[in-house]
Amino acid sequence: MRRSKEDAEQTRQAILDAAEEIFCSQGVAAATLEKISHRAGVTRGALYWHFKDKADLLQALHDRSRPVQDAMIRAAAQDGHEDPLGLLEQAATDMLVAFEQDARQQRMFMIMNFTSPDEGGAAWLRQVNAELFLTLSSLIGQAEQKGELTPDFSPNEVTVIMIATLNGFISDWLRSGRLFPLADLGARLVKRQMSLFRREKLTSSDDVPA
Amino acid sequence: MRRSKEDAEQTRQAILDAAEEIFCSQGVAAATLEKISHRAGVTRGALYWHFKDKADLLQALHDRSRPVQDAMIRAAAQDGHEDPLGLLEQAATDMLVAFEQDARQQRMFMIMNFTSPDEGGAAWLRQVNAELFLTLSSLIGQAEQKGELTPDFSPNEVTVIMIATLNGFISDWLRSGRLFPLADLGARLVKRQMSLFRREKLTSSDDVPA
DNA sequence: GTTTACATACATACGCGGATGTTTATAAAT
DNA sequence: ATTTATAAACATCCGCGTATGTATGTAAAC
Repeated sequence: MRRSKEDAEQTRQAILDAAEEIFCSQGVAAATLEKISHRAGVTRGALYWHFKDKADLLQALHDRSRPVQDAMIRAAAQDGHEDPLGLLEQAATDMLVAFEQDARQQRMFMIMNFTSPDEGGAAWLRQVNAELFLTLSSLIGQAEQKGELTPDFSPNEVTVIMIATLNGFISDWLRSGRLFPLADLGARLVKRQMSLFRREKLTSSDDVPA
Repeated sequence: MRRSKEDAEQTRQAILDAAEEIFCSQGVAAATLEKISHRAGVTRGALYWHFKDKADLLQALHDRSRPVQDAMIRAAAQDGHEDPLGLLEQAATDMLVAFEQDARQQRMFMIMNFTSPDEGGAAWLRQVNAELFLTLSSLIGQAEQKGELTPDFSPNEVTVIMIATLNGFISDWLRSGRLFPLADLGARLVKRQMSLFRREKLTSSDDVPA
């Protein structure tokens, strides 16, 4: 019973959806192509028609989620902003809010974060983190050039801290079964933490010549 | 060729060492008992003599690393300290220093952190994190009762933030291939971050006008 | 009529667990 | 002190299930 092209695309998406759920709940290694295709309401034949093998499936899953990730990264990449650290703070909290409401993003994070490096998961996360590092680094570099950065940390160190904190926050939130308000607590933390990175304005007897 | 009891214990440890390395480099799921036993210089027969199956091996691996974890946790559990937050800061930096120098701890963290939940990895991490949460929570609770805690965060929130930050820091450090100084940067971050949790002593004006 | 979009059937490989064989430490008996 | 029995500490081998990949069938879409 051959389907139309739209139907074919629909089954393809169904397979991707099923893979997302199975990969997330069972883990990539334990996930069987039979389980995935059965969950999608098709047979392994259909899966092998659309995808070469399990790795290709994971790749496709990754490609499908890339636009969202890219959008979030670009949202923080606006150049020449007059308040880079403020923009960074805003972007981070926005990201947390969006993440908390998007089950698909959460599943992708779990899949890529909990999958072992040899299965391509780490490579993906590395790439995303590298792009994120570059954009954040750019923003923070702008802040430094404007003299807004504390001397306590170098720009690269601030970038590392930001990424590690956000990653750890999200990881723990997912691992804990979402039992604390990610965006709320995260936003408050980011706000306070950002103050650690800002050069102190002027506390009574501080001589800071420009 | 029957070995003496010391020899037997030695091969048992050799198997555990091999499992630690293989699990860490290949991932738990991709790790074959044949690979592990071959790495240990024995056959699968020996492995099955000492351990019931792969899950049992992982359990034994976990048990072997427990004393270290417990020691670190207890190090932060001294009750009735006159400066709970200071103790917490000290314990956290000490933990980072020790972790940075202990390859075995690093491997165990990677194994348990990157292994999928269904294979027992997450359960282990959950338990350790739960104990850690309780001890930290106790410390921070003491700080609150002494009125040393900021009103910005609840004690539980502070605990969550501390654990998430440390976890994220360690995870990113391992994932990045150790390309930033974990203990050094971590200690400086913890020191500054801890100031966010302390109730401000008395700064003339405490609110920041835009 | 040809290609598409699958389903079905089968061939292959691999890892696991267990059965069994073998050697030797160790204790008990002599 | 020597012998004997038992069980520890492995090695070797094999059967089984299971996942994977491929080859083929087939009905509908183009």
